[in-house]
Amino acid sequence: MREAVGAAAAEVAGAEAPPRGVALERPKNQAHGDFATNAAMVCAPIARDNPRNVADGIAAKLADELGDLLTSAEVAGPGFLNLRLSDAWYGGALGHVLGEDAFGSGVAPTPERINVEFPSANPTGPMHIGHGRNAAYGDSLCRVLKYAGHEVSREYYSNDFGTQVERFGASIAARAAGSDVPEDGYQGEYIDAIAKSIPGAAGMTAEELQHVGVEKMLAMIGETLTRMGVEIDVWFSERSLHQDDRFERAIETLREAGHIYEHDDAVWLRTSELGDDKDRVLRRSNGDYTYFATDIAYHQDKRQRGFDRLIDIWGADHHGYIQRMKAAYAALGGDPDTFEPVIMQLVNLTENGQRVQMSKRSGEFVTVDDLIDDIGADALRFFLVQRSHETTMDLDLALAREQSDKNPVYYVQYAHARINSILEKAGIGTDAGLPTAIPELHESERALIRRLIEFPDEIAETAFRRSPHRLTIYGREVAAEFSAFYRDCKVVGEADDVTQFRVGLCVAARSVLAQTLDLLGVSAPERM
RNA sequence: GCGCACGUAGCUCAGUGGAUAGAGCGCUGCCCUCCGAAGGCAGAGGUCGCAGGUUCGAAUCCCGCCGUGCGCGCCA
Repeated sequence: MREAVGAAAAEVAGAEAPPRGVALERPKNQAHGDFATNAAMVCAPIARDNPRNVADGIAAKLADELGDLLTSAEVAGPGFLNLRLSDAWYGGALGHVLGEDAFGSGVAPTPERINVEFPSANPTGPMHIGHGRNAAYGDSLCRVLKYAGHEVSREYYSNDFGTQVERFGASIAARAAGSDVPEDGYQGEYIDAIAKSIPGAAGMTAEELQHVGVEKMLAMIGETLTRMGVEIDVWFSERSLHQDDRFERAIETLREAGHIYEHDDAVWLRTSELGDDKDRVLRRSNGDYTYFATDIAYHQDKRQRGFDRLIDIWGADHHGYIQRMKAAYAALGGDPDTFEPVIMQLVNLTENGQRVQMSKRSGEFVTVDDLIDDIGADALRFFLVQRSHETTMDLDLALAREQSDKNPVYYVQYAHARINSILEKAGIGTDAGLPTAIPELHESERALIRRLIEFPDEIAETAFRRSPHRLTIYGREVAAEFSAFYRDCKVVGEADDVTQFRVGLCVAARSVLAQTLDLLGVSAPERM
């Protein structure tokens, strides 16, 4: 269909390929046909004719090419071309959905090897809601990228080196000794729990406790991620960079490339020449390297592992870090376009309109585990990925808890379970295929088919824009379209060809819904 | 002060330069002798922050202003 319109547009414009900007879209208003195209308005300047004449030309060519698959093509408004398609075309479209193994997969124009780093919560405490959003987003993005045809590696960067984990170890040591944690330590009750869970903790040094504590903390975070349905492929230790010469080599690379200079006893990276506001310190005058320096070594390591693209998913408070890291990446010899930091905005956790405290230091925070216990992993993931990652969002705990049965996630899952139930009742083989003669269709059937065949475009767009939240909307739309079909069309007990066609439609809808839910990391129950 | 985001229905938020700007929640009123009512139907509710510009056409792109958030360290 799209090709036919493109070809007709190209011909009228006298060009080889369809001009940029030609779009085939689903009109919101049913009076505007099954599909509409702006092709004539785009081509008019090229063809040096007014849009309505151009539209007439395209319409004639389409009628020629599509034959009886096309019912009508009318020119409307400033030059829109409104197209109506026959039931035979709809039958063919549904057959196409059913005929593919993994409908909508492999749509990425150029498959890449992509490393996605998230949520990289510090191993000094449990995951809170911000990490939860990061994980829900990151994992769904990975699933979509993979489905679209990319090769994906999920990587967790553990900050198990430096000041923060030292304070963490000191805090455990203090609790193990029965004294108060230091002023700059971690206050949460979980520190107590960790201290108690380590046999002989009282006799261990802060450094030993730090290592054991980090190990325990990472295991806990891994368990939380598993409960969320997130499986990390690579757990990367910051400390490991310092255990061989990888750190020194990365710095040496920068030095050889001439990006480093010394000033005031410190070592600087000339990031200002690569898009940053000012130069940044790599080694302080006291001899210590900065966190930035280690991060550069980490990204050099990732780069050398042969990925086509690195995606880092960072919290909102890191957006000031983007320019300097891109500059460093370029200084290492990387193409800045293949390094893609994505910023996750904040989640404001509220309860009865009141802001819930999330400070790790004070220990008063709601953990992801608490939330899963409260509202379930499905609802949590759906909620967290429902909003665009670039929007600050509110999550009202009381609402999520008390009204969980009105959560949109149940609406989509319900449609899936209901289709399943209908297919069981129909009792005929779900792989029977469509009847050879397509029965006359109800408008709800056409609407549902139109929605289902959007799926590949939806996947491509979601992957390209790194916006998995689109799929929560798409899933609701499919569910709503199915509900309309369910209202208008009986499946069981109709004439053989009608039932057979509708069973096929149900199978297709179920498979698209199940796939959509899976990409969101949400279960697709057969019964609820 | 500088930089980066964000201002869309009562609330939370979608919206790819296209036709009459949408969804969920909340509100009002209906629908189960009917394959699942966790559902459906109808309704009320909008100066898309303000003011200019770009063009056949702007919530969308550009400039300015107002508001909110975040970041501006030889911290991590």
